[in-house]
Amino acid sequence: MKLSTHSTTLRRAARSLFGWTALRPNQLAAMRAVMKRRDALVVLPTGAGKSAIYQIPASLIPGPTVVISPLLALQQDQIAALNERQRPELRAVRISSDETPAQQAEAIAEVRAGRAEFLFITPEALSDPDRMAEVRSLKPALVAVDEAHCISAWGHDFRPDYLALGHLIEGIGRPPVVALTATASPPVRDDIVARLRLCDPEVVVSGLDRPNLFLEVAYCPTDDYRWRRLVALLREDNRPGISYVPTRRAAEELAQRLTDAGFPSRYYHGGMPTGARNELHEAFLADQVPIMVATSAFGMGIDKPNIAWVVHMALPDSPDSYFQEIGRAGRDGEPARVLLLWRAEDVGLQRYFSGGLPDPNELRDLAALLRKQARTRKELRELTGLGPRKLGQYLSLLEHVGAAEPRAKQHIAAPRYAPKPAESGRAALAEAERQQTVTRSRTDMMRAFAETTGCRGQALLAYFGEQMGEVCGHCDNCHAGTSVADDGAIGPFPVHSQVRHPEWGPGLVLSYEEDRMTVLFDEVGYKTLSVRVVSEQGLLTLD
DNA sequence: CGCGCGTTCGCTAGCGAACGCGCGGTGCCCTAGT
Repeated sequence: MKLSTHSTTLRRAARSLFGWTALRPNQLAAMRAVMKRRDALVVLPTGAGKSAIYQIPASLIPGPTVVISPLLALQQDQIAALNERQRPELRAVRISSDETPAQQAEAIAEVRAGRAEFLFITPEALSDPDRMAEVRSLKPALVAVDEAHCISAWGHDFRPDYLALGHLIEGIGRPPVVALTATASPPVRDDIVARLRLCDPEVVVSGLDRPNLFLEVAYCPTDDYRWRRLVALLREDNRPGISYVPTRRAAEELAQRLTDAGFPSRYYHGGMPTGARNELHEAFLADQVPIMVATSAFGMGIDKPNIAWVVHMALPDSPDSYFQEIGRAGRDGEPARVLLLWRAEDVGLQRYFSGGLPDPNELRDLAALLRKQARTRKELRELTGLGPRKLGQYLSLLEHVGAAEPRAKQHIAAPRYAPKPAESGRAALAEAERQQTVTRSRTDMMRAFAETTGCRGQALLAYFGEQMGEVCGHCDNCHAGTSVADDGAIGPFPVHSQVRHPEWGPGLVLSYEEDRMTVLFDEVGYKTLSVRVVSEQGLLTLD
């Protein structure tokens, strides 16, 4: 009875606040979980009304909602969209480095007085203890973590505060948490649940297939061939699109070359001033930039319905990134083209980006330092001579193996029963190796996707743990007739069964393709095995 | 890891091969000096 009450209330609020006459079943399921104060993990494509999943319940639940969101520009757009509705129960403010201390104090005051419902903040801003105490004093009733896949994608080295989010949320009183993202493979979902310390979350995952995207891959022996394929596509399709390149320089050069060839283009990458980036972003959304040549910096928050094509001028680092990037095409439902132009050489760059391994001696010395007394990051940088990036990576590794923990006032120290420094160093190095192996296995899967002669739609969805009964019918291999349906029954173990390998430990069967099977192992990531060898040698057992 | 550029080597003298080295993505935050 309580459930149906919530459903009615939610539908009524959706109508009154957003003018919607109906809610989709998975939207409603997630919202009801939020209303019941249950944690939730929501994986839905952008444009599927994902934000409403926390916004509508938030407007009904007494107490403010803290929204943790990774990019300031993205926050700006979300806040503007909420405030445009001119409804007090949807009013949003934020605290960030873009606001003066006075503005930040005003934002807090507005939430405290009940004049604002949503407080937007980044993990970095929340990790400041004074600010955390202030947010805690607002007694938030709900926390929404937007773009939650960033925890996995960025947490391990790039933005370490993402890893501490579970701890930060506890610091503001641990209200119920709803995590939202457009893409999350099974290990990424596990990572989000573990890092945010979600309790028995309601997991809502929608179908990932995008039938209006035509998936196409071309192996390019030379860079010149890549260029000719891109130009060929542009001649056929003059609607707007994005071309992804692996480096900043490539973005600038390709945009110039395209413009010279009569295809007016702009470039976008992380090395540009913020102002220029924002202007380009807006211009692209306003149909003033027909072709955007960009690094992976261009993407989050781009909700433009009429992107008609996405071309990758190199192999992305993982199917996770690839799916995120192609997912920006065809949001209006019109047919859109997705073309991957790759060379075997592209893998080298991704290996470089997957990073070098830490120095075991530096790890050991840092672990020893932490056992002596609590220090701030700044002190640790000065004492060890490590750069901020490297120090951040080392600290998160040591924390993972129980050799470091956050203390009061931004200090870090070893826990009381921490292992000996040499042992901590070894364990942290092993963890770094594991992370690198898993990261590289994702690149291997990206390459396997590029090289497959089977159905690409099926291959991509299998990676995300979704099984498609039939071939997708909207990829190059389906059109060429080389796709073979993966009915999940041809192999010795059913798809999604838990198996064990003597060396690699436990794993999850994801898919079969001809004589090969793909298994996701906890310790070594994605592996492709020969079904014949598995059967003959009894390599896998049901777990 | 692998590219691309610049320098040097080597040999019948101006040019090709070989070597070496730098470069390469994603964003918060705060603070000091104009």
